[in-house]
Amino acid sequence: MANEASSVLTSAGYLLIKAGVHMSRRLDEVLAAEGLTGRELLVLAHLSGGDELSQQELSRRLGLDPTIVVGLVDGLEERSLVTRTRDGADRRRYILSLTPGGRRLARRATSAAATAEADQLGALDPAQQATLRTILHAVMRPHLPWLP
Amino acid sequence: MANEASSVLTSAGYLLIKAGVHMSRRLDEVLAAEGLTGRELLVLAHLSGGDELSQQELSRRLGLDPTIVVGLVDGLEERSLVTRTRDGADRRRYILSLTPGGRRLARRATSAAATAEADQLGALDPAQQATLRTILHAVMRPHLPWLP
DNA sequence: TATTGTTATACTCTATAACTATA
DNA sequence: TATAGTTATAGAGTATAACAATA
Repeated sequence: MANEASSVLTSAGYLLIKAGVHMSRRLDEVLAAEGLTGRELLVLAHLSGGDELSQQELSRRLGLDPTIVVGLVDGLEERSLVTRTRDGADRRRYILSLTPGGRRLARRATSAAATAEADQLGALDPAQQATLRTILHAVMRPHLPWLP
Repeated sequence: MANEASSVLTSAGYLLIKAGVHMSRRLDEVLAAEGLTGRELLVLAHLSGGDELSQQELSRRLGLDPTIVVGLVDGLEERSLVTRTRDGADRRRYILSLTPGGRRLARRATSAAATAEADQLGALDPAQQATLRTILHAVMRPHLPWLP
């Protein structure tokens, strides 16, 4: 099986990588109109879930080095979208929260992201889109333990 | 719809991006044992298809800047996996070809890549894997015009 | 001693501009 | 004048190491 090297180009794995890159680019384009990057929207999305997250926990969820999260949160804090509050129980930690403005922007940007997604998946009928989501959820669930 | 920002985290778009990154990392890990990167395997895969490709055409197919393809082909040529031949009809172009050794390595690496893919998609039954491939093909077909 | 957040720094990856040779 | 390939270089993005504050 898979003896001809060109089979790589029609494999699910390759198509998955390519589709991911395309979706990522499209998402960043659409979010640029809101003044956000895809990564920044992910921070807002994680904070809107209700859990009290520290930067360490956030870096684990995002799969990013903690040193990168510093600058990421810096940028959001400067724009008054996110706040850092010292954790009383462990004063080394910050607890990250959304400001009301951050919550508003998160809603707008989420809507824009949904548009980009629908745009990108436009070739699929609704049933196929649901199937794709279900399958990807099954694939990624083990690697994203905080998923519902 | 999509009013709660945390819905981003369970959207098909986000899962697609994450799954793509995971697959890409896993692929590079597995291919490292063959002394190849994922990108290098893609070059070999495109050249094994039979079309006579120039570096420009290759850069379009890979979605990479032509200046990056220079170094990519350099590395494969140094290892005698690929050859550059001047196109007689247009002496500005190189025609890229696989050497026998390049073809052999492409087969081995393709097999390794298939293993990585099966590994990553292990949570899916065969029917779901086929469905995923079909759906991704439909999504990406317009952006990858050289696909069969 | 270990952990959270931080800074500085070095490294990798990428794109831009400018060049050559051919058309 | 435009295109294929090349080089040099600057910019962005990343990880590594070392630090202060706290546990």
